[in-house]
Amino acid sequence: MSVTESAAVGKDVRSSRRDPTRRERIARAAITVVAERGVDKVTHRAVAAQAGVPLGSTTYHFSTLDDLLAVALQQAAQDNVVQLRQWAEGLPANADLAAALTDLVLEFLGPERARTVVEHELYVAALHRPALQQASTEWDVALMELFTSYTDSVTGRMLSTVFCGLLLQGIVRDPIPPRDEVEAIFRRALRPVAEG
Amino acid sequence: MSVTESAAVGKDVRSSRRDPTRRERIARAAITVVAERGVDKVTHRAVAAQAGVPLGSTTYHFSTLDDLLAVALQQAAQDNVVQLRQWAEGLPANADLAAALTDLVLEFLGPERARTVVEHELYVAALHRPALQQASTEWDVALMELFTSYTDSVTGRMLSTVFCGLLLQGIVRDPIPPRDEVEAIFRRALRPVAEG
DNA sequence: AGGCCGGATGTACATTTGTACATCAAAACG
DNA sequence: CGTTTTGATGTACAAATGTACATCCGGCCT
Repeated sequence: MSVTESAAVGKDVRSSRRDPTRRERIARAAITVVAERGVDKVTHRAVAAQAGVPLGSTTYHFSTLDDLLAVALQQAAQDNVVQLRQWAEGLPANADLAAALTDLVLEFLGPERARTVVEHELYVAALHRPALQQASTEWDVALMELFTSYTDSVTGRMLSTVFCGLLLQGIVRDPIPPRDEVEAIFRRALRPVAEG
Repeated sequence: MSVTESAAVGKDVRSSRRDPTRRERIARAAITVVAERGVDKVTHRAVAAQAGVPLGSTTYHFSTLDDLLAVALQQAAQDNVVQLRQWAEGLPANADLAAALTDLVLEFLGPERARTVVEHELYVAALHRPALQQASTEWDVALMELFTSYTDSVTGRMLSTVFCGLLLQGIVRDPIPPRDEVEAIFRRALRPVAEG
């Protein structure tokens, strides 16, 4: 993923006078900076370096730094929702829900850790930036609707809460929690009504 | 021997030479700044203004700004843990756990919102500051142990996760979730084994 | 071809920030 | 009462940052 690293790319990208991907590339670079260094390290210069574009380009495509951050984080949140839905589509209807959710949590804490970090930076950034509240809420709603579609309203809500909690608790832990522990929590939360 | 308490010195000598509360007051001011404006707005000048001390005082009592932030957030986390334990002590042993947990969540989202905001700022700040990892982990452990003491290991872990998730999801929502919704989630998570 | 047009860029600048440090003043000590 | 000691403060300064804007350059119209 980190092919387009900092420093000037040797390629002649600037040849394309009108580059419609320019704006998006800058936004993605901002997301990378957030993932690697945190929201408070997002500066015009850091983003420009990450994107391999001149400083003026960041101020040209985004009126202010807050705009840039807002657009970037909103895009990241939407990407996360899309990824979430794709996961849901690939899930067999009769799958073991607890096991599947465990897989998802471990994926978010492992291979997709960067994404998860950004999502949580977004969450907290939204605490003091009303413009970001909607974006972080969308994530919650998406989770809730997704899990509800496999169970019921209350259970879906509860699962989305457990999911959020596991990500928050797991993202700072090192190493990440073992699979058994995560799965046990889901199984306990989904404890079936005993038969008989 | 603090003998020389000569006449006029019974008054407030805060501006006086030795003020052992100075350092702590600065740290508390930093916590206030975090709560009101976010981690990225913590500057020497902002903290000094909040604490009502001169700029030089912040650089004198803390070698670096990261130190100041770390000390402040660690103290905030410890305070939170203390508050949590106090809540536990005041809880009757035969209390309705779901209802009690709901009360606690609503207290953290309402009257104690500032504290909760700081706790989450700490969480995310720790993602890129190893020095803070322990402080945020302590909160998790405290939660887990506390809830475990009322149930069992797995259930306690699960409850702490639900609790974290509810705080995270609720802290950005406006208005905060209704009591029924929170309680329903706890009751669903604690669903009893049906008696047959 | 030649002159315009507007997107893109490099640079300059005021502001903010972290931090060092010379200086001060009150207590400790003789 | 003078000297020292040491916590505390005000100030200065270099670095970083957000942003404005003059300038450039490749396409486009005539």
